[in-house]
Order: sequence, then C-alpha cells, then structure tokens
Amino acid sequence: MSGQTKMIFITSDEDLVHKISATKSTNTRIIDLDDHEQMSLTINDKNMINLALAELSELNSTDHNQSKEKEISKKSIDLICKICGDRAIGFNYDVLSCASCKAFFRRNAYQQLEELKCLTGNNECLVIHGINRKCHRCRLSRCFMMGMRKDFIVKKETKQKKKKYLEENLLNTNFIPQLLLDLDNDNNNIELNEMEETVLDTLSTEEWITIENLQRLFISTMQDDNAHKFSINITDRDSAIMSCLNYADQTALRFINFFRQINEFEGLNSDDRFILMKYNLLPVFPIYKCFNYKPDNHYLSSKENEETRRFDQFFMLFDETYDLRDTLVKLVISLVQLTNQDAMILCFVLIILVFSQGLLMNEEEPILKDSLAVNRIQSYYIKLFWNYLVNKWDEQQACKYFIQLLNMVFRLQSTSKIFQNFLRNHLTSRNSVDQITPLMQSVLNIS
Amino acid sequence: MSGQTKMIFITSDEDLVHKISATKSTNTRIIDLDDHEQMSLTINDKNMINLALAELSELNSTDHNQSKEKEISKKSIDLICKICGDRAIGFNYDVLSCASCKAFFRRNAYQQLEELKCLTGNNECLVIHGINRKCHRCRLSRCFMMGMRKDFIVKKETKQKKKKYLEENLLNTNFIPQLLLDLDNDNNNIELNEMEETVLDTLSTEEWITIENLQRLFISTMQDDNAHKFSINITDRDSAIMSCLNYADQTALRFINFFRQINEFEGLNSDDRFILMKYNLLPVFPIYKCFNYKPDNHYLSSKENEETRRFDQFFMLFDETYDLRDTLVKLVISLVQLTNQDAMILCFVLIILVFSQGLLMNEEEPILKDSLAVNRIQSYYIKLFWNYLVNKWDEQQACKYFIQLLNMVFRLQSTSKIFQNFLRNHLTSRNSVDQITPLMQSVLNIS
DNA sequence: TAAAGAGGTCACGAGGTCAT
DNA sequence: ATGACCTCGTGACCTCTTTA
Ligand SMILES: [Zn+2]
Ligand SMILES: [Zn+2]
Ligand SMILES: [Zn+2]
Ligand SMILES: [Zn+2]
Repeated sequence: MSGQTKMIFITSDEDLVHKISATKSTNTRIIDLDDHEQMSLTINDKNMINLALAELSELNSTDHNQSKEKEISKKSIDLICKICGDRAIGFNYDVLSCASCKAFFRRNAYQQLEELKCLTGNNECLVIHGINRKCHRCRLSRCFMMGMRKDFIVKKETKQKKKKYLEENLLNTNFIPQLLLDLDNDNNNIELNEMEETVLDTLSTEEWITIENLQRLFISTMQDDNAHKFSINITDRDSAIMSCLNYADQTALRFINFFRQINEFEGLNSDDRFILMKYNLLPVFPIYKCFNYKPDNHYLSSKENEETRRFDQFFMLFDETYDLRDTLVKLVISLVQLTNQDAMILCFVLIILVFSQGLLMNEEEPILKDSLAVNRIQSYYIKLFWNYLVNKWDEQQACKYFIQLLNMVFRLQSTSKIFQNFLRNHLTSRNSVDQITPLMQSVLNIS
Repeated sequence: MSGQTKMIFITSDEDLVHKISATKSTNTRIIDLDDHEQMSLTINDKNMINLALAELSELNSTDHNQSKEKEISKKSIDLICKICGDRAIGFNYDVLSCASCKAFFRRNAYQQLEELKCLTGNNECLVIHGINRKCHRCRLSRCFMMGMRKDFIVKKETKQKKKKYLEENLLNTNFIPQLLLDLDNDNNNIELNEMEETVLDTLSTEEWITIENLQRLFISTMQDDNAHKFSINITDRDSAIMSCLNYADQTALRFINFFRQINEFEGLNSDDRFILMKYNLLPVFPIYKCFNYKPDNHYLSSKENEETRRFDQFFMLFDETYDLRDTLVKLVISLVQLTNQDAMILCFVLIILVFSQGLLMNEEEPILKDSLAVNRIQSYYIKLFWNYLVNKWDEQQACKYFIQLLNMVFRLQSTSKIFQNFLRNHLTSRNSVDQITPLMQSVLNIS
C-alpha cells in the first residue's frame, strides 16, 4: 500500500460517482461524507485515509507562505486608492480603496455592466479623484478591474421591507386587548407613538404577524356559541358518561384542528404528535371552557339558571360530593378572571401546555422521540409570550402575571388529574369502554 | 458549491484518473498527492479540501474507543477547524476549531437559533473559511452540530467570585442534589427559555456578598439542634394543641428574627410587615423542618423511633386519619430530597414565599399598602435566586430545578391550608383561644 | 514550568446614515 | 446620487488560570 495513493477526488457530481462506483478497482476507495455511519470503511481504508491526510497536511503547510505574502503586500503599500488615486481608507471589498469608491461599489456592484451606458461611448473614461469620476459605467468597470468582489457584499434585511410590513400591520395594533385599556386608565398618558416604538423594540414584525395569525386561528377554532349549554344527557349514569365523553371528543377535535395548523406541530414526527395530544389534552379543556364562558346563562355561571341546574344534576347522578363540581367551576372562573378571556393569552397558555413533557406526571408516559425539538418549540413560545406580555404592560407586570399563570397551570394539572380519575373510575366499573371513541380512549389512557 | 460536497475518491488507478479528468464537472476537485507544487489548486480549493478532510477525520474517529481516539485526533491531525476548515488553534468549547470560530461562538452561543434568520432561507449554508461563513444562523448551527458547548462559556469574573465563595464555604461544595445526576444523562444541548436576558450573565460582587450574608443569617437563625424531638405534650387534646402552638410560636419568632435582619423587609411600613408575616408564615414552617431534618432520629423519620411514636400519638389524639400526618411527612421529605437541605436554596425559597401576596388565597387577606414595593422585593430575590442557580450549575438545570421548586411551593400552599384548617377547627371548638399568644392568633387568623 | 484552553482586546472592514 | 462619518461584528493576538 505504500506510495501508491495518488489522487483525491472531491465531487458532488452524481453521474461521476455512479461511473466511478461501477468501474473502481481494488486500489480505489470511495468515502461518502454524507454517510455518517461509514459502515463501508475497513481499517485498511482508514489507514489509507490517514496517509492521505498526512501527505495533504504537508501540502497545506506550503500554501501558508502565500497568504503571508499577501498579508505583507496588504500592509506595506501606501494609502492610495487603486481605483481613483484618492486617499485610501483601507481594504474594501478586497481592494485598497477610498471611502467614496467603497460606497460607490456597495451601491452599484449588483448592476449589470452591459446595461450601463458610457458617457463618452468608448468605455475608457479615466477615473481619477478630483478630475473625473463621473462616468458610472467606467467607474464600476474599473472597480471590477482592480479586483473588487461583489460577493463580499452581504445585503442585510432592508429597512424598507420592515416599514412596509409595519404599514400593513398598523391596523392590527388595535387588537391589543381590553386589559391594556384598564391599565392605561390607571397609569398615565402614554402616547400612542411611544407605545408603537416600544412595541417595535422587543417584538419583531414577523413575531407580530405570528401572533396575529395565532389569534385568528385560536378564535376561529375555539369559538362556540353553544358552549354555554350543558348538553349532556342526564337520564342515567351510563348515558351521562357516554354523552360527556362524546362532548369531550368534539372538543378534543377542536384542539387537534388547532394544532394541525401550527407549523411547528406538523413538523414533528407522528409519534410525538400523538403523545403530545394524548397526554396533554385533558389539562387544556378548561381553556376552551374559559374562552366560551358567559357570565349570564352559562352552565358554570354563579347565577342559577336552567343550565346550572342540569349541571348539578349531572354530579348528583354520581353521588359525588360537590367538591369536584366546585373545583371545576372555581378553576374556570379563576381562569376567566385571570385572563379576562383574552384570546391571545389563552392561546399562548394552550400552546405552551401542549408542548410540555410529563405535564400530568403519568409514569407510563413514553419519552418523546425528538424531545429536543419539542423543548425548542416550547421555549420559543414561552419567549414569545413573555415578550408579548412585556409589550402589553411592562416587565414587572409581566413577571407578576407570569407567576399567577404558573399558579393556574398547577391548578389545571391537579384538577385534570382528579377529573381523569373520576372518568376512569366510572368507566371501567361499567364496562362501557368499547363504546368510547378511540380518541378519547387514548386521551383517558384506557385500552 | 453549497452543501454539495459528497464524495471523496482515493485512487492510484491511472485509467480511472484519466477517465475522471476527462469528464469532471465544475463541482469536482482532483488533488494529485504526488504533485507537491499543486499549482492548479486555488486557495478556495484548499479550504474545501481541508473541510472535507476535517469531516473525514471526524468520521474516522467514531467507532473506536472514544477517549483514545480523541487523544489521537488531538495529536495527529490538528490544524484543521472542524467548523470552517481554517487552521485550528486547539480545542475550543470542546471542538477542534480556529480562532475565529472560537470568538464567534463565544459571542453568539447564547442567541436563540430560532430567532436567527438564514441568509438563503433553507438553513443549509456551507460554512467554509475563505468562501462563505457569512450566514450567522448556519454558522452557529454548525458550531452546535460539531459539538461546541455553550455551558463551557463562563465569565472570568464570575468564576473568580464563585471560586472565592466556594473556598469560604467549603461545607457546601459537595452539594449537588440527586435529581441533577439524572438530569445529566439527558441531552446536554437543549436550548433554554430565558425568562430574562439580563439574568444570563453574571452575579456581581455585591450579589455574592448579599448571598453570603443571607446564608450566614439563615443558618444562625434557623439551626436548632433539638428540632428532631417532638416536644409536644400529648397527654390530652387541649394541652397537645396548646403545646403545639407554643412550639409554633417559638418557630415563628425565629422567622421574624430572620426577616427583621433583611433590609428590604425593615424598609416596609409596619402594616405591610404585619400582613406578610401573618399570612405567609404558615407555608414556610416546613422549610424550618426541612433544614433541621435528620434521617436517623427525627420525629419525621421513616425509621420508627421514640419521636415518631410520640408524633403518631399526637394525631391519634385527634381521631385524625393518617392523611394529614402522611401529607406533612411526605412534604418535608420531598423538600429534603429536592433541596438536599441546602441552606441557600431554602433561604431563597423562604424569602420569596414570604414576600408573596395572596399566598394562601385567603379571601379576607387585606391588600398591601405598598404592594408595588413588596413585588419589587420579590422580583429582586427571584432574579437573584435564578442567577445563583445558573451559576451553581447551568441554565438548563437551573430551569428544571426552578420548575420543581415551583411545584413544591404549591404543595406547601395546599398543605399549610389543610393544616391551618386542622388547627382552627380544634381550637375554636374548645374555646381555648384566649390562651394562645397574640402572635399565633394572628398567624392562624383567629381573633 | 510549559501547554492548553478559557476570556478579553482592538484595529479592521463590513453595512447604514444623512447633509450635501 | 454622493461621500464623510457612524456603528458594530470580526478575528488575530493577548493575558490569565489550570493542570500534568
Ligand atoms: Zn477611490
Ligand atoms: Zn465611460
Ligand atoms: Zn473555523
Ligand atoms: Zn444559512
């Protein structure tokens, strides 16, 4: 094997790869850099590669001299613009040049030389500082001639785009919900202009668009004008439970519809999507209840009405003490009070909860395949939520509110745990499992 | 040229060489190892080859004994940055890399990948020295991909303070709670949600001094060598309750002594100080229990001993089921496990809880006069605590720990609520209110 | 004590700004 | 449209600490 390794080819040309694969002899090795397992490599292959590497690193050491020479040439030459003869400010776009040539090239490098017309017509105008650098065509031509490289110019996001976005979305700044109005009355005379500016600082345009879309999506999937009715069959225990589960099934479908329109969710593999839905749906049901709660005629209302009576009867069916009922009602009411039924806040809580791992602390909950991705998504939304709250009020208020929401999350946890047990008990004892939709079987973790 | 380098062929087969030379396309490079001049190579070619070889040496080192391989790769094939192919200066943040990649990572490691936008939009820009390492997003992504670890970045100043601090508090250096051992096995590269960016960096000198003083204060006020004894009179109900309250009174005095030495507390007006103590003392009692818990002879111990028997008898006196007893014991044990009885962590939890408003959700709790100030103090200590945890471990672990502590806080809440009811019931039914110290009357909210 | 690997420094050269 | 002047990310080079 000694002294025979002659050539290294690096290629991404598929045809060539096939050709070589077909004709390769015993003293040829092929390494696929995209194949991170490299099952095909033998120890001999590796030795050969190492040998090649050693030889190559020797080659490598020779070309450093070249770059050194270039460095020297960069430092020693006087400060004269190679393009126009003006005083140079340094190397710009790889050519020693003055400030004006730098700015000129930056602005015009991406114009087509052919489309520019020479002032004199013969494409050989002099470009000299103080005398003549008016001809656009010849000046740009000379920039390229002296070696200016347009690939050194990396265009950053132009502010024009931002402005455009902003104008389009100015209308939507109105959606800043009611809580803000209350705060405005309390606090002071914050001017609208100031508000907008602070808004711009912490939330990017894209983030505002994301938020707006989320809100639209949440409202359209969650709004339910009939949610105040307690439409559960309460003739007997079995039909009540089944009716209850059917209702839950429909609500679960709403949530699933919602998440299927979240890109990050759809980007996950199907197993993880299933696990997230299965284990995290129950604690978010009260969010739906909260959003559609109406103080007057809702079945969770504190004022007695037809619906509340039906709701009470439901629990009486099961000989339950009123503990569970009260816990549920109080939870939804607290949620209503805390969020003021603000769609955006509820939406954020919903997303952040569903992208949690081990929310209900079920021992049997499997570990996600791409736990990292889910974590990243949750982090992103938490951060977005935080920024949203900071924008809505200020940092201190946001912090306070965040802590209160955390409190609420733990109440959601424990309550849904209790409710899960309630449903499980009354189901398994009655052997009605078969009639439950697969979706709810999965959510309740019975099989 | 982007993302396409796929294959390396090493051959000494002359025919094949000719064939390839004849058909090679623009994205194929041929290197003749026997040609020591390599006139045909441009600098770009060489950079690309370096990068390819770096990837190769990476592949090369995957299957053997890792530590051994790593040592070899450290010595034999240095000089090549795994990230961009430039000349490497050594291992930086756990990856063989060049000076610029090192500096780049140091500056940008704590940015969120999700927030960065790829220049081309498809998140797969090549990162190659001399050709293209302009895309911020993809460069950072590649740093992480090649294994750079952001938890290796610690500000020097912080390091020194930490070291100094640890030297002075040798007792606590060994402490790493058990759950962290489990957490270590998790993925190390999870991006963290940063509640606040300012929190990330360092603890200032003043903050370290504050922390040190707090720890000293906490230990001196809370340490109690007789805490393992269940020194409650258990001859009959009345004397048991009174004895219990006397004991609680003494403990409450400890807490009050503690807070009288906290400047922020003394700075509040007397009404607010009173309210905070009155409504928040009960949930922090287990902190005192936890700090003084000893597994061997403590009355809360799981091993039966003289003290545990007395403790059981206490509850038998009141015909209580063992629920309350078990809840209390479990709470303290969990707290012990979670905090490992670390004085500093318990101290922070204590302070943050006491500076809460509405902790026990008593409807009758009055609103603080200077609610804003209390909030500000709490925020300050939460931030300080967060910083402390981040310094102690890293962000990821701090975050996980924080969430677990929050969970614990809610358990403290509910348990103390239950305990309050227990005491209230047994007191009012016996009309022994007059004999209770005014302090405990206030804490239990009976008058 | 020397090598390795942390963090820090500052001239340099990108892109942006605004009176002209 | 121009160019003097601005800000800020970059990377070669530096110092400091740890360790074998
Ligand atoms: Zn010039
Ligand atoms: Zn011309
Ligand atoms: Zn590099
Ligand atoms: Zn990119």
